[in-house]
Amino acid sequence: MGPARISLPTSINGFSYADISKELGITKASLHYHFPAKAELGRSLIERYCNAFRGALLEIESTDRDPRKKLRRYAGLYAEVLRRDRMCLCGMLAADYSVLPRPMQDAVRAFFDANETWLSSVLEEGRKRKVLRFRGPPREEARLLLGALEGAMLVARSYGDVSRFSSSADRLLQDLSAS
Amino acid sequence: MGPARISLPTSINGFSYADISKELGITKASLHYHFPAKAELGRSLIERYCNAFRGALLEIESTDRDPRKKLRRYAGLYAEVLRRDRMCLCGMLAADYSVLPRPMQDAVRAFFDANETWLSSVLEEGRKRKVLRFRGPPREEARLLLGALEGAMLVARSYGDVSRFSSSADRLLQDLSAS
DNA sequence: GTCTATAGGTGGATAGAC
DNA sequence: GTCTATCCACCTATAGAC
Repeated sequence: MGPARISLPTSINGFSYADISKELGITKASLHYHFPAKAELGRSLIERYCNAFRGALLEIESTDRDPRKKLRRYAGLYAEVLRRDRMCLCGMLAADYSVLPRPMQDAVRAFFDANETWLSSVLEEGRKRKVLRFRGPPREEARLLLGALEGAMLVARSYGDVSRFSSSADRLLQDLSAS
Repeated sequence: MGPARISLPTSINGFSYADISKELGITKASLHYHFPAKAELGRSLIERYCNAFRGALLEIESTDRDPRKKLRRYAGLYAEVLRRDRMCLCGMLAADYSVLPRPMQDAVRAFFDANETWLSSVLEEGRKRKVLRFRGPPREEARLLLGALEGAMLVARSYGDVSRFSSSADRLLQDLSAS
């Protein structure tokens, strides 16, 4: 009898059973008990990350009213990650999207969707309150923001230069401010 | 005696001696004759890609005068890659920047630098001719454009949706048009 | 649930024949 | 220059003892 699952191409995007099990202080085999296959382990990692991010967005929602401030804090989340010399997990995984197992692909998109939805609602609110100005549907502007911030983060990290990110983020938000 | 080189962590970002040698119709060992270590193989790949891209930029320079048109064609290069369901090589590699060998890191940054420089000169020209409008130094706007397009590409490919990229690109260029 | 041990595969890299 | 053969490290995944 053949194996029930086919092994994935080695080391999908830098994290492995060895890495994680060592960090948890257990063995690879034990980790396999909880997450039989890489696809599920990866999906769980992404969902964990996504939930933490959602938490941060809720925090922003509950402490700030001004849509402009919300966007500034949203960009601040990215800058914070960069400052620790790290990169958005989903931005990284998106680079290898085509070779990810389906469950991980779905989780990455769910992260993007969540960001897009949150941004859309903030943009819509800002437009209603006449503090933000942009053309077309909020969803399109949200997609522009999400992509632009992820990309700015990606490039800025290659230069180890947070200000490179902040400069782009500031320009984007400035363009949104109703004068 | 130990080995002269230390092996890199397996499979840096999806391309391998096996992949490339198969495509070339030779063996891995033969490929190692031309590129002893992965760092040099990777650097060569990136430089090849970078040169092809520079060629495309020169082509744009030599056939179009209007800076707005140049930018539209620049964004068109990205869209073309996306249409083939592919992604910018350097955008992909930037995601794993921190674990790339130095020669590959340098080559990735050289690609970004080249793009930034080209965009800067187009933006500056557009401002002089009063067909483009933006705040601050051209270099900063160029960085915003580069990051935003790379990021839009990254996200759009996760959805297999070119229009998602084009929509963001159009918005960016629209904002630059002097009204 | 956690462990040891191992299978089976792929990765980069080298030795040596031709 | 290209080949076969091999090495060692690491990967995902499983079997089976405790």
